[in-house]
Amino acid sequence: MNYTIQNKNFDIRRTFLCGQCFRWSEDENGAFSGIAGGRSLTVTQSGDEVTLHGVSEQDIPFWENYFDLGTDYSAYIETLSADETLKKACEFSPGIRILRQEPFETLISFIISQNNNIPRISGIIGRLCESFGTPAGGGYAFPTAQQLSGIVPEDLAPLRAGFRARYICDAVEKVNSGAVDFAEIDRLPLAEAREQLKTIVGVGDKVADCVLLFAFHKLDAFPKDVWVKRLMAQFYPGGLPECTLGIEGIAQQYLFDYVRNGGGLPVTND
DNA sequence: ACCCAGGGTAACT
DNA sequence: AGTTACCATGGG
Repeated sequence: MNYTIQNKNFDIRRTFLCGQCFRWSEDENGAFSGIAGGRSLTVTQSGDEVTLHGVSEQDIPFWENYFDLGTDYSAYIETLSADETLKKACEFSPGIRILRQEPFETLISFIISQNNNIPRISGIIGRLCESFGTPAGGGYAFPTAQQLSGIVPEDLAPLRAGFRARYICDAVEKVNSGAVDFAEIDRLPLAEAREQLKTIVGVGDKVADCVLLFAFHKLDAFPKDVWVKRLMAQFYPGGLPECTLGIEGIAQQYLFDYVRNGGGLPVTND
């Protein structure tokens, strides 16, 4: 069946292309196809109406959770608009949503993302899925930690992940052994959850915060990549404004898309 | 050939 | 605590 959602704060293009996920691709008509949670899906949008194509009745709750449809983003925008720069960022992309992605997929994806560019990140992840994932809807699901158990860096050579291969292996090992426990991370406050993720070789503050925001939906996580560091220096040299307190991650995503894709940051030659 | 890419680590000061 | 070379790979 097709399932249509009406929501003025749901822009599939901005949500999929704002750098939080790597497995959704756009065709020439603007339809997005991807696989999450082992489920294949095509999504289209016309105005405020988003349609999920070919979903089964029992999978609808999964997608409603994935797209965070239980959250009112207009309330976030109203709060953040107390700051002028954030107001502009929210006006640029009022339809961005923070997806609720799977922890293991998000962890591995952002390990791969370090010192890397988005097209190549997507390529490495795609080859990882084709090599180790379960077939799903014409593509391949992201492999589980169990499916990857026992791998060594040489097994990942076809991915061309470079120095990140051994980081992936360490993450797989720690997830499978329980040294990194997603259920516990979900319960822990930000700082403690971050420290547990950072026990994985190749996971630092930035990768950990991406996982905590994009998988565990910890909205006080504030991943600082090169773009965010740049915009912080430009707009907030004294720190984030008070209106972001507790929802720093939401603010981060509006700002990131604004400076990356909306030209919100003046051109510099530093 | 040189630069950069949603960084992290180890080895310095 | 703050700085720096290095890490593999691919695309501009």
